Amino acid sequence: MEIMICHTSMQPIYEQIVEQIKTQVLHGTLKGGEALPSVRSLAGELKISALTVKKAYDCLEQEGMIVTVHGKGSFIAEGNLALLEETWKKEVENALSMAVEKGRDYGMTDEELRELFEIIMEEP
Amino acid sequence: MEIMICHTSMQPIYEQIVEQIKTQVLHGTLKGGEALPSVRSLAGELKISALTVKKAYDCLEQEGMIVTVHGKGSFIAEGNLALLEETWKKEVENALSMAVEKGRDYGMTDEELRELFEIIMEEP
Amino acid sequence: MEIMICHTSMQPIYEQIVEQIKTQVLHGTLKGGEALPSVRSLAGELKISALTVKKAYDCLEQEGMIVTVHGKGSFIAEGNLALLEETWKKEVENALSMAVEKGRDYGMTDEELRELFEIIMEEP
Amino acid sequence: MEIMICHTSMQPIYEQIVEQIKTQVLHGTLKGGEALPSVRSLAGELKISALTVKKAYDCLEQEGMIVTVHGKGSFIAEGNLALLEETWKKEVENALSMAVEKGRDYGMTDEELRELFEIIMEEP
DNA sequence: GTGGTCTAGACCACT
DNA sequence: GTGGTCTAGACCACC
Repeated sequence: MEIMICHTSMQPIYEQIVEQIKTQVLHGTLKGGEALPSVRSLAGELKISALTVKKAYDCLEQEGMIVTVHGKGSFIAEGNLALLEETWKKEVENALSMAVEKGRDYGMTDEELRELFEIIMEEP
Repeated sequence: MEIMICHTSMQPIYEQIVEQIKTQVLHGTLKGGEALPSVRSLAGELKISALTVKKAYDCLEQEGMIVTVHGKGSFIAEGNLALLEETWKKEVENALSMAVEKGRDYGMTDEELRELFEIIMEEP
Repeated sequence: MEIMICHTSMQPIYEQIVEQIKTQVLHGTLKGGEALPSVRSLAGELKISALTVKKAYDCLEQEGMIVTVHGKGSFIAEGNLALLEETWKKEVENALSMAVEKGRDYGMTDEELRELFEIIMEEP
Repeated sequence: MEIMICHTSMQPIYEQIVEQIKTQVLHGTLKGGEALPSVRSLAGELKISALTVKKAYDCLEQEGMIVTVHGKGSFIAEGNLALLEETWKKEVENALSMAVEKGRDYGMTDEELRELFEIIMEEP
């Protein structure tokens, strides 16, 4: 499994791990039933504390994304893909919504906001 | 001056104050040269520590938004409106950009993103 | 008497007044026995608090630069010119000394310091 | 790390800390990437409040001198040495410039100023 | 009255 | 363990 973490990011490391695993499940890189690396091996690989990895796995388990079996390891949960899509979509919607609100707060007209949006869509 | 703070927000109180004052300057509610409430009086009004208000004022001064004169008080700086607008616009652009990136990361097509954007624009 | 004050300077207003009066005595613009404007008239002229002017006059009196006669006003003290020169010279020496120390702290060689000094001497 | 503070100085304690850390970086005593003592440990060592140390670290971070990582500590930033040297040099120049101006204000001739400068250079 | 600094605690999140 | 934030006091200098 490929995880990239950034120590200088404002985002906590454990959240970076959570997001990347979620993204990989969404993309199908990780599939239901598949085993995740052990807490200690991933911690060793990323050169971070095992507690940090543990916290990430705990978050994922709490959300029902993974299942941890004592003494065997952690595995991607089966069949939650629809749910995951839903929450992810909600997140995108929220992010977009807050950006629009910020723009309106600043005084931008709908015209200007749409223009800016199109520029961003066509750019990268 | 009207400031509303939320003690349960994840955003630090001092940042909430900073943002709201910036917004009011941008909206023209606060104009150049105008006096801000004293650290102590605003703290009393909001029922928070004076140090928290001071930290907010320190941030604003550091950004050149306000000028503080020892023994007299703090005042909105003159003529930085254009600069403020620029930085604010950049913030909106960034927020929008990150939302779009998040959507693409999730696998949304440009079509779907545009659709979602339009729904948000017409909603509130 | 001509006094110019700067409200945005880091230097307290009362000190600005003290320094300018000292300078004028040194330059001979103000002579021994000459009357200073009353606290309230100078305060009115400069549009500052009378307490601030009072504090400046108090400092000057404490240093023996002026003499205040109750009910009559404040006057430049006689014959202190030599003393004033001495203290002023000391101040210049201190300022120069601290600048040199700062330069050495930074790691400048005597060579470099002398060079910089000459550039400054020939500049303005 | 060696920090000496003076409680009776007019200079705020947090500024004393800022200056001394800057000086040590400039001298190479502290190198890029090196860890600073934790806020609490330095506070304990110097017998001052942790908030005072934190304010010093905040100033340094704001200037880009150090990088603070949540939950890990503060570290000397890499590669800003050239920038630091430049600003430091400017400070020396300013200090020297103001000393010269003060001397001229007092009426010293260039001759006298040069003489005084040489005495100071050869003294300590 | 004002801001500038400092203290000695506290709670939280991150590692 | 670490830093980030906040509190409720205090003293000082300046206006």
